Amino acid sequence: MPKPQATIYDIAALVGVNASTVSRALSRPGRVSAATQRRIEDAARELDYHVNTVARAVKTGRLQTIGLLVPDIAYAVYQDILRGAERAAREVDYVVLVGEEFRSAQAELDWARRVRAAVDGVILASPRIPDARIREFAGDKPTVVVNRVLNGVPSVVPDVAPGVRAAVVRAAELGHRRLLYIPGVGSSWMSRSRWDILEAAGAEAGIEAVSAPPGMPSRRRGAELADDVLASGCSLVIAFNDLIAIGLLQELQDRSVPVPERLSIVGFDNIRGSDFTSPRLATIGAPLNEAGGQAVRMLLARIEGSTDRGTAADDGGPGAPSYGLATVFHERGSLGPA
Amino acid sequence: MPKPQATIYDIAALVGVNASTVSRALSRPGRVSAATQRRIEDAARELDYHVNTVARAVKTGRLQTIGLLVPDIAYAVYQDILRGAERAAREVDYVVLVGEEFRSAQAELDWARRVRAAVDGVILASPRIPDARIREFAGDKPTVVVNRVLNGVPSVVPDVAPGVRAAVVRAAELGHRRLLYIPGVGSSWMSRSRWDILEAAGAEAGIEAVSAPPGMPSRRRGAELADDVLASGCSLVIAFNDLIAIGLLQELQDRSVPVPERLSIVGFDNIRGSDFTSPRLATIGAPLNEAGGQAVRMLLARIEGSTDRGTAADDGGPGAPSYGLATVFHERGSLGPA
DNA sequence: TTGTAAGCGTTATCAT
DNA sequence: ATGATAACGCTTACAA
Repeated sequence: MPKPQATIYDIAALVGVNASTVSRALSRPGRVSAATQRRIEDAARELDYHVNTVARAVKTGRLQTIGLLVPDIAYAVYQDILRGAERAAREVDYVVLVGEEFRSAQAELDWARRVRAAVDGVILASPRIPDARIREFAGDKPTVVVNRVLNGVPSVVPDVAPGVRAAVVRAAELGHRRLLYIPGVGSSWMSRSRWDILEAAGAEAGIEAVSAPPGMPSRRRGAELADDVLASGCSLVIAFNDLIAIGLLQELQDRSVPVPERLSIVGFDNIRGSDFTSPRLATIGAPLNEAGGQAVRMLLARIEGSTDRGTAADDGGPGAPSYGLATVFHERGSLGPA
Repeated sequence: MPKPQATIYDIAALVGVNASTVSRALSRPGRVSAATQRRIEDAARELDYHVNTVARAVKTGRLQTIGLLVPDIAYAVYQDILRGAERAAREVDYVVLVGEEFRSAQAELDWARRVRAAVDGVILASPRIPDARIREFAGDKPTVVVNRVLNGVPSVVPDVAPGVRAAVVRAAELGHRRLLYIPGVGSSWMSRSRWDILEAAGAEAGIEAVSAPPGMPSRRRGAELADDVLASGCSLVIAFNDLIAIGLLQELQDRSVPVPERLSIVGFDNIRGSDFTSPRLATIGAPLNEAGGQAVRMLLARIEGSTDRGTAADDGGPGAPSYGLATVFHERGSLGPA
């Protein structure tokens, strides 16, 4: 039986002032005499008063809440983003509404719309929602995208190049001359982006890069590709993500194909568990909790901006800010001499 | 520049009825004539109307939001709980506020208090908050605890026995006669609980169980215990969680101590990545997303109950409902003959 | 069936 | 410095 919370009227009655005075004293201290301020604070403590953020939000339009949509909380990348976002939010007394694992782009959009009225802004991490819908949504509610670039909407994306370049250079040193890329799903912006950078970095370092056909980014797929990989004549495989890489690595191990002696394997994302394998999986990852925090800060700026109308620094146009995060190559046992 | 959302007044104006009629039509259809119902729905669609849940909540006291506190979203157990909870919540049009990775019990309690006014109820998953504080909080706000039993507060806990018994029986079949348990932190209710069951199941199956001293449940700790484990004269180690088990397994591997030939290892929790190791880690886990969903359903019942005052089925007393979830033993390569 | 009006707890704009 | 009062958008008796 939850007991009713105390309101500013209860305090007002106890202290003998008007409710509006209580509100002033409690929201932005300094607008009220030191004496009443003290008495009000004492009364608040005595009654165990806590501001009703919902009632406040009706008036102010601010619930101090942000929405965060992630495709899959079981994948380390999104755990990091959530962690970074939640931490950054808590620092400024915001809380985070999480939506996870949606069946379709439509389900994602439904969720975003469902929470729209209950949040001050939304962070969309690698959503499947089409560009146009996101832009539309961003027009209604401050929005930041993560892991995806989208003209007109501010975004936080990893800068894939540094990590890839480091990995490729190291591979060249180890004598690799031909590498095979295993992509993710064909429509993935991120998969394409990784391939482009990989090819370019390979050319620079004197490594020829070839690509397998696109497909699901799962362990199962990695395992299924084992034959093709061995027949490819490549000494190095770089997979779109760690799951594929781990699936391949385990399959080879089950067949007693030595890694990295016969084949070197490198993944992407540095997921938790990528170093549970033996040999431990070499991988290219970005500090994604940094990304989560950065996304929150960009969103907050937008939220502030949307009040001082006209003062906002950016208009969400094509030049919308984008924050790049350098990826890092984690050299581990699954990469060895060619 | 977010544009203002349409309100029921906009619809009312467009259709030419009173706002209250719109409210009736949109909240619980049937209280209004079929004709106006249609016109109102059309207008709503045209104006892209979405109910302002915040404004509604001021009146009804229901935000259709629940709070979920987890210690660590990087750990698979809590991912499962979050997933199950979010899914169950979404089914009934609720959304989930997540708090994660708190520095201290105090920080956890602060978070719970912070969200109190913005949620209809709270799920606390293995919180560090002391019993008394949880009970206090549960008096103010519908609350369900997960992974912990606490007189007076409804809870969802895994039933450790079935999984442990299955593992121990199998171990006995494989010839093991002495097993070493590596506990978690001394104050952990869950660690103690696992040990108690383990000891009992061992006695039944003719396996003597001994325990190492308590400590951090980390990979590092597992690695550090390698010497003690090898010197213990046990042929089987059961660790409080998978991280410890994986740390130990990897350390042994680095030393070329064969697993499971020289030593069998079993973990707890069946975390994602527990089968990335080689050999794959045998482990005892519970269907925790089931737990998340169940917690939501119990919470919802409580939330409903707290309105029909006096009608509530349970009083939160010592007999508060508790839902047990059977654990399962996942037999994998790290368990072999003694 | 529909309209009127009060009120949810807060903040903000007036006066005083 | 403080009080009275009008919103905020919605729900809900109560009237009509």
